[in-house]
Amino acid sequence: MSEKMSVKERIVETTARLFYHQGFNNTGINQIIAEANIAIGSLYNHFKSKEDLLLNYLEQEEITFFSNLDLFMKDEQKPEKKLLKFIDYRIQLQKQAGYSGCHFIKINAEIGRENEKVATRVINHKQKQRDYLKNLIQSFDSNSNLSKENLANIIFLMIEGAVASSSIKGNTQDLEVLRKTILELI
Amino acid sequence: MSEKMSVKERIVETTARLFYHQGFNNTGINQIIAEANIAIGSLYNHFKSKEDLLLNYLEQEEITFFSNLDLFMKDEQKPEKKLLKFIDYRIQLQKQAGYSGCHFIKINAEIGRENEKVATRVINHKQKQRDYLKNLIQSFDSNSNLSKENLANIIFLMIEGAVASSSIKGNTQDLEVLRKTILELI
DNA sequence: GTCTATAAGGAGATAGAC
DNA sequence: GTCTATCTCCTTATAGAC
Repeated sequence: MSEKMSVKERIVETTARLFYHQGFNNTGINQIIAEANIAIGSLYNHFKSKEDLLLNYLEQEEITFFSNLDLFMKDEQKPEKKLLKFIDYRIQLQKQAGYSGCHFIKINAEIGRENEKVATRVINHKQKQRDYLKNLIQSFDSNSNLSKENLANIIFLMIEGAVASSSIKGNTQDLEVLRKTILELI
Repeated sequence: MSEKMSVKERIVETTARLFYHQGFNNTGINQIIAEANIAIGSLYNHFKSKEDLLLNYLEQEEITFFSNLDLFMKDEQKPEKKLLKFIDYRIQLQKQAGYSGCHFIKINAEIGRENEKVATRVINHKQKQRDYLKNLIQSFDSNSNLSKENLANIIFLMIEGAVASSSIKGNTQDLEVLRKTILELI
């Protein structure tokens, strides 16, 4: 971690890394301050609780996911290729992340829907992905009898399943199979 | 919990309930012994560690999942109806579980692939579900250009995504949409 | 704003009585 | 086999010096 990062930036970076790769419940405040190389008083100066750290983490991941997606997609115009490129994006993310799955599914699996703020952020993130796919698929020529909305939902679910499988198996095999066959389904 | 259950049965029942609904890392030994109404010495007489409890939990869930599936399917012969019934099974499980998702995906999300024994049990469970679907789809008349194996994998991934979505949204909406449209895809 | 020291309670696990 | 008492370490969070 760069020495030039501010205390707050080091907290945010370390928290994100540990919550994602090691789990929220399995990551202690003490480990965060040790790896961020800061004092515990500084952490509680910037964030009022561990839950506050979690909510900030989810907000940042939400922003990062879609801004990086826009960058990844920016030079592609053809709808068919954009759909493949969306899958490429999730393949790339999994490879970079050491096949650790989806940030939001992991948090949902760990803490369920009991915390309303967390549950809302997870639902909203997944709905945004669905809407992104729906918009993309609207401009398709499709042979399917299914509605575009129905198709978008089905495709979204396949990708979600393939990302979950990526975390289980430690590879992107299912995402790649999906990429090869998805255009035949729609 | 029945007073007639043995100490070991009460440990197993309580552990399964808490690990599933509350999470592995979020469930302490002290809570298990309190809710099972046993002494901590008794727990460590039957299981040598918390990891041992976890491995036993996954083994039991594996057995329960497929034996209950066989019971659920036993009177249905037509492949098309069996496929729908497989989805019905997962809908029923989610409704009974208060939409808490898949036991194995949750554990993978919580502790990753670092523990080899746990990782193997998760992989094997998911592979068994895939094989079950593959066998079922082999006997289909399909209009699709995709291979039966490819179709089985795609369908498996859709169901997995819909179960994950069930846990996020607290309903079975995606599983039900999937049930309605799946026969048109194959 | 960042730091150290510490509170108050919970974690997993063991020893040894009965 | 089941129990109580206890060990050691770690958890989140706060107080108050600089």
